[in-house]
Amino acid sequence: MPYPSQVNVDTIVAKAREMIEVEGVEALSLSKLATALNIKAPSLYRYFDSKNALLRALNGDTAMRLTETMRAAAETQHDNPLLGMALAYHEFARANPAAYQLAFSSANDDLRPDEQMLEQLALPLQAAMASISGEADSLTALRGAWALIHGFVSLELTGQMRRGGDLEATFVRVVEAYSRGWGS
Amino acid sequence: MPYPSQVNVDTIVAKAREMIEVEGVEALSLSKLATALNIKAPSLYRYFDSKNALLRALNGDTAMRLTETMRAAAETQHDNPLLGMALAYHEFARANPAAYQLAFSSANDDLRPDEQMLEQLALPLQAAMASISGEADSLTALRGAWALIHGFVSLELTGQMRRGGDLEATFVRVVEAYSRGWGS
DNA sequence: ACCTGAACACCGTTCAAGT
DNA sequence: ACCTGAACACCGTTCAAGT
Repeated sequence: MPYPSQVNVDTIVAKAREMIEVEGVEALSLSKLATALNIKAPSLYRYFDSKNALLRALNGDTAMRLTETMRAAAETQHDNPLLGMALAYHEFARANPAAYQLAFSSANDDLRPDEQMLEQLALPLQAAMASISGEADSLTALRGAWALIHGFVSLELTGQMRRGGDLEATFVRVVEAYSRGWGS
Repeated sequence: MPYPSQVNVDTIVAKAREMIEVEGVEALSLSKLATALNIKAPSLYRYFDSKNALLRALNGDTAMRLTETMRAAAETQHDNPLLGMALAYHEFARANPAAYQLAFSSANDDLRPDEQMLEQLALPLQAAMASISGEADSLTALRGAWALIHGFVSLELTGQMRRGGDLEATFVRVVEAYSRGWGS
């Protein structure tokens, strides 16, 4: 048996995902990733054109998993549909902090999940918002909802909301306030 | 004249600030920064203990400049005080996109502006929120406002809100909706 | 066909040596 | 006192050579 490494695009992405959650995004190097997969760094270039390409795949995976979470949350009934979505989103980000930040808070342009994936992600949230706001302004209401949820999650993950109080409860009240603002 | 380099902590931070806005954060290296200042990379270690220390100083500078902007905005009258604050914040982030993201969206823990600076930054926003919401929930309302504003700005800067419509107008309507939610 | 050793240019960082 | 040349370990990336 010559080279029984048995890696592929999916196992590589899965290992990278695991590593960034354990050691942080900036600690991920191709050498360390390769070593963890029992291969050598240059071998990774058989699967991805560059480190950025690998991170892009990882971010695509993150976007898809978040979308899946949102779809599942849309199934379960909730008095405030937006709040149901928001809580699912929040929970996902807390469970995958490094992956979330890499996908949705990266300053680097060519790391972002592509437009089509973002659209898919927006759909469940859009449905929830439509039931709250008038149809006319639903794009505006959707964008605001996403901004509020992403902003809260982002500040929480970056430790800029540490001090005082139950963050979960704060999050709920804030989302409810936003809902009320659109007349619900 | 032996070494007439004439750099200091402030000129270094100023040049770094300039460079990240022109070339992007991830393109900033100590070698390039040093070259732009007509010195050599190791000389920077007379002023900062590490690259991270330098970036932390840059982020402190960003936080202070944003705080200054917010204080100035608090002076000018506005029917909706929160909206006045939000527009000033938005404008600052658009004018300093790389610096803003580095300071407020960085996944790296030891790059963040310290807690004291964040408190200073929160004060003008807090005053604006207090005039909108009941005193009791003012911390919650403040956090939500910051989350909404930061989230919108963040999604806009990372290009995740590109498609369709006037973003400025969207931003205004979203902030107004949030204000209404707190009963104003 | 798939993997790797060796090499390249570039990093951040340290420190002895220069002025 | 202040700066730098040279060196170190580590990057991402390429490619000829190995199996």
